[in-house]
Amino acid sequence: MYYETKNINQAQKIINAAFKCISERGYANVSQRDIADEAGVVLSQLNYYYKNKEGLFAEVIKTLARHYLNEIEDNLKKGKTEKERMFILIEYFQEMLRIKPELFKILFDLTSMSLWSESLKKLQHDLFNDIAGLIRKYIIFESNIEKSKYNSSITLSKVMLGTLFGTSIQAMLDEEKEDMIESLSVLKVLFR
Amino acid sequence: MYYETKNINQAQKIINAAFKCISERGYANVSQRDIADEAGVVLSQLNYYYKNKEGLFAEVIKTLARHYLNEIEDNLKKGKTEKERMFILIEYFQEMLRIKPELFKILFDLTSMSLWSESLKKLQHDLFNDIAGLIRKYIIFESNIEKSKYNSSITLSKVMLGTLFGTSIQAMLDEEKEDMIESLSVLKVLFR
DNA sequence: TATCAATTCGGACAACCGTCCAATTATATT
DNA sequence: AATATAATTGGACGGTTGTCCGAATTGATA
Repeated sequence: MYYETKNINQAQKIINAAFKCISERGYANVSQRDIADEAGVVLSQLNYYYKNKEGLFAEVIKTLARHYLNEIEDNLKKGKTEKERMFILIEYFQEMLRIKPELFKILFDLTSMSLWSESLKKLQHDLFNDIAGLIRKYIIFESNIEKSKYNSSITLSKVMLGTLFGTSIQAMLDEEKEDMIESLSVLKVLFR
Repeated sequence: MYYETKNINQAQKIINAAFKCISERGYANVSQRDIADEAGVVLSQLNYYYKNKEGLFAEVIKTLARHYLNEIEDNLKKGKTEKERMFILIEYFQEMLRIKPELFKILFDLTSMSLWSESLKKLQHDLFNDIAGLIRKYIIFESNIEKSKYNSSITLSKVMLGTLFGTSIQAMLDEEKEDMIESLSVLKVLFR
């Protein structure tokens, strides 16, 4: 129905505005008033749709997770072999770091924000788990890495995600991040 | 002189209190009043010694960097071979995650805080660079990893740090973090 | 002891924050 | 057309924030 899509749009406008504000200035430096202004909406609308600030931020995390999990999986599906899919994932991170660095900013920011709230922590934990799950599903590790009790495919998936994430952070801290981005290519030989 | 050491103590008390507050609740949830109370000091003392909030946080980062760079290097010096030193570093991270998880909380927190301030970003970037420098100095990568333009020893050092960092974050998000901590042992075979 | 700078103190200030609510308006249902 | 529900508005509220400043205290110097 019309009024429903209109409401969804209104609610979505708020999420989008929140996303923009947070990725530009960080969750700690953004007020609900900032988000309302950015969305072209009155302040009380935020509490109407999302109850309170934490509820709003939780929804931002959920939206972000949904969007990029789909995007990553869509990309992975294009690869024919495990090796090909690993390359796709690495290059996806590299491309994102180049053309959408604000995505990583908000990802890091929301992650550290989540450390201080049990409910948000669970959301963020699920996000990491789901991405690691994709890695495990589409990029199976065999070959050169010896098996032991420490490196099941699920463990390796998480460590690979950790490498991508931790290296990306360093890239974001770097004024000249291009070198750091390129160095992500090392993963291609590390996890093989 | 006496009054000087007293002042240093006063200033140091503030830093320590800031460290404690931030590692317990996150920089975004801590006010200067909280820190002053924790330090047993009057509010205006913070601005007297550190000018403003950012100045105080900058000093926290510097202190943290100094302390743990020394601690890490002291540990690395104990190892006799490159392989031994790599094990030491990995086990240092594992031990810290177990007995001092608040250290990682504040490390992640200050890192994401630094994304939104140019001056803090530089401090944090230096910290990462220095740790990577230690890795490069004490743990030289040769052996199984093929050389190319992408994996100089400095690049590998940063990626290894990224792996430690990114995997540690996932451990902090996990309610049962022990498995994640153990999986850091994979690094022993990954970077070899 | 008198002087002076460094430190400590208490409080003020204006600005901002998240939350809440009564009212108005829009939309759908009967 | 009348009614009920949902959405939107504007503003108020108590509380907290970072910053600043004048006065009091301390300790060293001469």
